[in-house]
Amino acid sequence: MAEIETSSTETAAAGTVIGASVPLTGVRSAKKLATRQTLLDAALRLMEQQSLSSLGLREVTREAGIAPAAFYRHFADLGELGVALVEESLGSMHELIRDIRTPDAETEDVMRRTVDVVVAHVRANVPHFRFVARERHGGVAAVRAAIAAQLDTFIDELVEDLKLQPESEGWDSQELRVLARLYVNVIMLTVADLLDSGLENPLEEARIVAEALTQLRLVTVGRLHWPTDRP
Amino acid sequence: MAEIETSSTETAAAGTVIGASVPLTGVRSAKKLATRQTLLDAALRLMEQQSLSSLGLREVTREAGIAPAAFYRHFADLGELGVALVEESLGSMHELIRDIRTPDAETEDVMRRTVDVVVAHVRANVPHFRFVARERHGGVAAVRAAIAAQLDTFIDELVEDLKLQPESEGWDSQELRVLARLYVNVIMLTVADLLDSGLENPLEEARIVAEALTQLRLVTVGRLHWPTDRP
DNA sequence: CAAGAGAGCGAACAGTCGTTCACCGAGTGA
DNA sequence: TCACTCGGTGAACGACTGTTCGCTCTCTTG
Repeated sequence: MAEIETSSTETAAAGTVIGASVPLTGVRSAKKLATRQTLLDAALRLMEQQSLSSLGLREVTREAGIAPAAFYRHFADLGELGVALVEESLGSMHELIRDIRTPDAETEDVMRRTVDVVVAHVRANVPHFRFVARERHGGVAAVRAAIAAQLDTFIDELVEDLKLQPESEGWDSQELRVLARLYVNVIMLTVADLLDSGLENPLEEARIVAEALTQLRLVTVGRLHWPTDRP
Repeated sequence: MAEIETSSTETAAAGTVIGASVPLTGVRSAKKLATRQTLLDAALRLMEQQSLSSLGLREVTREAGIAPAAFYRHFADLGELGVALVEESLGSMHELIRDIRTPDAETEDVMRRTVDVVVAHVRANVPHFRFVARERHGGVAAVRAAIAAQLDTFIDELVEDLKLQPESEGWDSQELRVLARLYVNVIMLTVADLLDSGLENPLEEARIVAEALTQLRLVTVGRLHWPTDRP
């Protein structure tokens, strides 16, 4: 349910990807999308223990059960595959979070539900998020840029939400962006913490989730008591 | 002045490093430490554009002007070299920050000075901090653990400081740790932001520094207005 | 001063790598 | 039905990888 759909046309049609050419119907292109997905899955599986830049093209095709030369029918290089994985990993979260943001809810409830949804989504897609956490500051510039762009979109959406709240009186868009970036960063760091020490240890998971909520509340309390009467 | 001293005995004597054997004096071991340092510098230079796990042993020795076989006189593998680099990068910051923490200063002043010192230290040691930012969630487990241990030490020190403040009444050590982790994470993310979009663009740098200060203040205000009258 | 220790070297090892090429055969459109 | 498009194949390419070995030559120790 919360799992990332791995063969959506949305993913395939995104950006200037080499594969996923014009025709969207037919057995031909369906097969192509399938092997493209096989490559993405194989890469993701291998990256549970290593990073994108240490991945080999042959390694990926071997894991996928495909000839090395066939790789080039889908991606120009591994960096391009990485960008596609970013889309697949973070693209699916937008609608997911959009459902949470009921406009008249208490901030406390929104935070709690956001954390719950994110944790569930991470649990259902561990390799995807491990990839994002690892490559956010990783060695491949194109992938870093793609992740930053996705996070910026999340921040934009959060800013729009915050603007609608009465507590935002006296805050301009720039200040709200600073606040939103802090929220998003807290959540991303929580995800990273969960991934490398939390998921199979229920006690640790509870601790990490509780810590995330406390930190989000800390920021929220700071926001509510922010001195808006500045010159 | 703020530059990381690259040939201190402290670094060499740390941990169970293969190189840096027992004798601390003599021309012999001095030469050894020098080439060890050459290896560390070469690796750091190469990692400005790539990550540790994509680094090759021969690549490093070539950059250092040393035969590949000589590498093993100093490190068992590149992961061990990475751990040594973590020590060199973050070990030097402890004393640096210790100087800031004058016990009777205003929180606002402490934050401002901390940010200034960190930014200056980052500017003076760009490759070191790029390495830390990249490998904090990178693909080499030993390096990740070493960085986490160093950050934990920073958090410990910060908790001790916070304990001494009158504003911490009603906070137990666990809660203070949550707060301290948030502070440290904000600073680490600021460092990462500076590194990949700030350092050569003065306007961006100013924006990032200002954002960091705002976020730190946000957390501090939240701390001051935290509801301590919980059951 | 002689014997030993050890840092660094050069060569060789068996693999793996990314990329290219001509070619096959199944799905496609007239 | 027939020509054609195109995803996938297998072989081959030169280059590069981590690791080992015995050797040299300098510093260290008795």
